[in-house]
Amino acid sequence: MSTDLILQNISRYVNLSPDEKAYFTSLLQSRSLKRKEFLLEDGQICKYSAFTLSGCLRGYTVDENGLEHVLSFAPQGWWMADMYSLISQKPGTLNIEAIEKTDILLLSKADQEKLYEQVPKFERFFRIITENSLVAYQQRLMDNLSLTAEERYLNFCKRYPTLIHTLPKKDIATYIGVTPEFLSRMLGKMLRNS
Amino acid sequence: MSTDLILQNISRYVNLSPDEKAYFTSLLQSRSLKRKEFLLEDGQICKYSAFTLSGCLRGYTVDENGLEHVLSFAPQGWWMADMYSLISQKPGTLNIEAIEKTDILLLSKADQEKLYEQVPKFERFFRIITENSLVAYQQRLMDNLSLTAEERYLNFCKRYPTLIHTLPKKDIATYIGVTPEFLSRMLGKMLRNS
DNA sequence: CGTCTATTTGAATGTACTCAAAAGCGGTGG
DNA sequence: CCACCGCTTTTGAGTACATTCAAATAGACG
Repeated sequence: MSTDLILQNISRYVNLSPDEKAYFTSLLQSRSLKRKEFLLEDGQICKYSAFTLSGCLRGYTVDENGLEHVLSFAPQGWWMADMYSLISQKPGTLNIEAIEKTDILLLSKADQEKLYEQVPKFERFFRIITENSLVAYQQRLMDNLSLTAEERYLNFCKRYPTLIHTLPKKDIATYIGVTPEFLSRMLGKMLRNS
Repeated sequence: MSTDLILQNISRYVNLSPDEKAYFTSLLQSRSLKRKEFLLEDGQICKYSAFTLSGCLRGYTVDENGLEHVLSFAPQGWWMADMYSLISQKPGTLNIEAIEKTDILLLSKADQEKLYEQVPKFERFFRIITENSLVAYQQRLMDNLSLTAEERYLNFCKRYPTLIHTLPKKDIATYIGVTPEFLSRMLGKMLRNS
């Protein structure tokens, strides 16, 4: 199991001893998802935090009209979970699906809590990445309220330059909050005007 | 200084010893804001987490067209900060203003970090409320993408029943993501159809 | 190569916005 | 305590941005 990437990810915020690294990695399970395979579906209880080693996950909800809305992507080096369900241990509404063949590491909720008790540095690490995530969602919410669809698209390109070419456009559309049809028209117009 | 409310707030998630309580409260400053007085303005660096004892704070941004967008309210028992600025210690974009006469307690960033070192329970506490806050913003983002303005308004009423009668309608409007004019029309129509 | 999914294009529609002005309400000062 | 002033709310008319539904085209995976 390749744990270099996840240990490097954690070392951005806390320094672990060799023992702590060994203990942490002993808690991880690795898993491979095929293209279009689900890690979690609407109605299930989320029992794991996932970390992407390669490939890309997509977390989305389906509204009452059957429309999908992408909450988040998790490319290499990102974490993913249905936070609502993970915290409350109640059935969630998120679907987590692999966009392409994706390798992940899983940390169970139970182990995550054990980790908090036994190595408080992990509580710090998850506090910090949760804070960063909160700031990102706050910014995204304000952007959705104040920017045009075109500005939100350009924002997305700046923030995730590598993802633009990988992701289906329909997923970018429902991430930035427009329909795939509208994004298609918009990109056509942007090309013509440049 | 009345610290009962904040200690009670913290005790929802962690149990503090009398010494820990005393140490924590020794770090707090109290402050009173008059109606329309600012705690923080666009461009400033956020140096405190605020906890509302009475009254209500409003955190909002102003977009390039001069329109306000409410990010959050902090009525009694809620925390407020410009998380982006507080974490990065860079100038933020949030304005925090008292809607009415408001009493708050302030915890400086420096003291908050000291607290994490000296009483790890506080790191747990802030991890947990940050997680809860993250879930709420994720839900709000999905609601903005999938619900109608009317559904978002009814959601708001359900979630903050006490605030409905206190808050100016224009602030509710820019919280749920519509203009004050549109909310006014919408409420008129809802009354007529009931 | 065939099938399934994603993307594009068209036409009609709707939701919410903009700008302008009037009416209502509440806080503040006299 | 009342009256005024400023801010909030309402109302009107015109508009724009984005959606819906339908169908054709293109593209990718097995």
